[in-house]
Amino acid sequence: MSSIAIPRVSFKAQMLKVREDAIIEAVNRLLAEKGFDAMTVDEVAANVGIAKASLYKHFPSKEHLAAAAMVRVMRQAQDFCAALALDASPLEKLRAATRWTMGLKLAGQMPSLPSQNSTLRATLIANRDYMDGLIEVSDLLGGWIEAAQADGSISPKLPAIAVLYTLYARACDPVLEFLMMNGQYNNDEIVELVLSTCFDGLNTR
Amino acid sequence: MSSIAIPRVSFKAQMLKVREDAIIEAVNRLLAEKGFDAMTVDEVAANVGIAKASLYKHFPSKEHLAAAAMVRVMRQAQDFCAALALDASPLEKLRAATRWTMGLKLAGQMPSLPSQNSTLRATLIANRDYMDGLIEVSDLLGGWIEAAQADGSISPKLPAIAVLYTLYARACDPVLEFLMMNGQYNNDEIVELVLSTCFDGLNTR
DNA sequence: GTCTATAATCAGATAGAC
DNA sequence: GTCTATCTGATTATAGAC
Repeated sequence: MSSIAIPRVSFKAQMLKVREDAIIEAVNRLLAEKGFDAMTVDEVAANVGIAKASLYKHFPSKEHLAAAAMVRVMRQAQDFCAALALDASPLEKLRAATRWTMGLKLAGQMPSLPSQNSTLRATLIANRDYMDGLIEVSDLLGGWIEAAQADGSISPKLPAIAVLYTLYARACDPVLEFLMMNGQYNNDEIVELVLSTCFDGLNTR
Repeated sequence: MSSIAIPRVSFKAQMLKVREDAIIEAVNRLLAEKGFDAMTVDEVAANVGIAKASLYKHFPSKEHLAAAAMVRVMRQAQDFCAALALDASPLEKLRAATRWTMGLKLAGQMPSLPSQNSTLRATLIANRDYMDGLIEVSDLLGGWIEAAQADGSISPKLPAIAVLYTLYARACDPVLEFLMMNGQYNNDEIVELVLSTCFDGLNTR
């Protein structure tokens, strides 16, 4: 036996991870572009450059492909939230997280899944990584919401759960696409516009 | 020839209309329940109680079925807007229209179509009735928005088009379903809650 | 116009060789 | 694990009798 430290992950395992990352990235892009229903497994395979049968060696179903993409964005969300300045106010953190979410969507990197599809829902709920991430992010945002309501920046009259849902919904807000198609505003302007309508409302202040 | 006035529409034509109304109602319900992709033509036929081939005698494609449902809701929207009190303020009219839209969705009567589907888009755009209705409603709402910005109730800083899109987006707001699934609020409470976050914003006023 | 029966196609998933 | 080739089922759409 050599005294050189044995690598924790074998070369083979690294290759596997690289391949799977490529798959998930393609899935993520296609889900953002066309949505779950319009995305075909053939497309995914073609985009990755491997055979469809090979895809199924990595992921057992189309639903699991989508779930893997969701796990990825959830991890990105966790990382973003964790990196927020500790001294920022709760409201600023909420705004930053929402801004990040909308930026992801405008960049064509936010997967869009049909909320009604029951088998897809089941696959997501059965996915430990996804659910853990979702709960962690929800707890984090929930804490900020309560703090923001306590310090008076977010309206204390609103149920915290309604605020949370409202922020999550910015991830699939069609107003973003509409304004993008409209053409008069760039992505940053669109984000600030929707952020303003979300937090400040349509009424004059 | 009898002196009795000849009916404008024949019995046969009336039967046709009744049948087509039944079809459109079924389509509308299924589109609201499951969305365009998950709705199958077989289901529609089964719900109406006729053979699928008969369906295709009335509407040449699945896309045309969806378009017919959209024409129907657009007409309902026109009727609702036209029936609004003339002396109501522009803001009150906008709020009433938004409330109506969300009520329709919570009642399971708002068809949901994938905005990315290009052939569906093409069918909708080619549909004169739909486009005319859409333009009429948009002009009406657009006028109210400008009036509300002029009288200071809606923020004049926001582009009118962004306000219009924001109101339209309430027709497919996932927050409504989330809060409904959540179970602590009834439909009226949900509508008022989302109406409040939409017009007043999340921030404390 | 309505029906039964069927065509035509597409997409998710798998068999089996290497 | 990757490939080619194929299966299987679902779904849109139509043929043709009545």
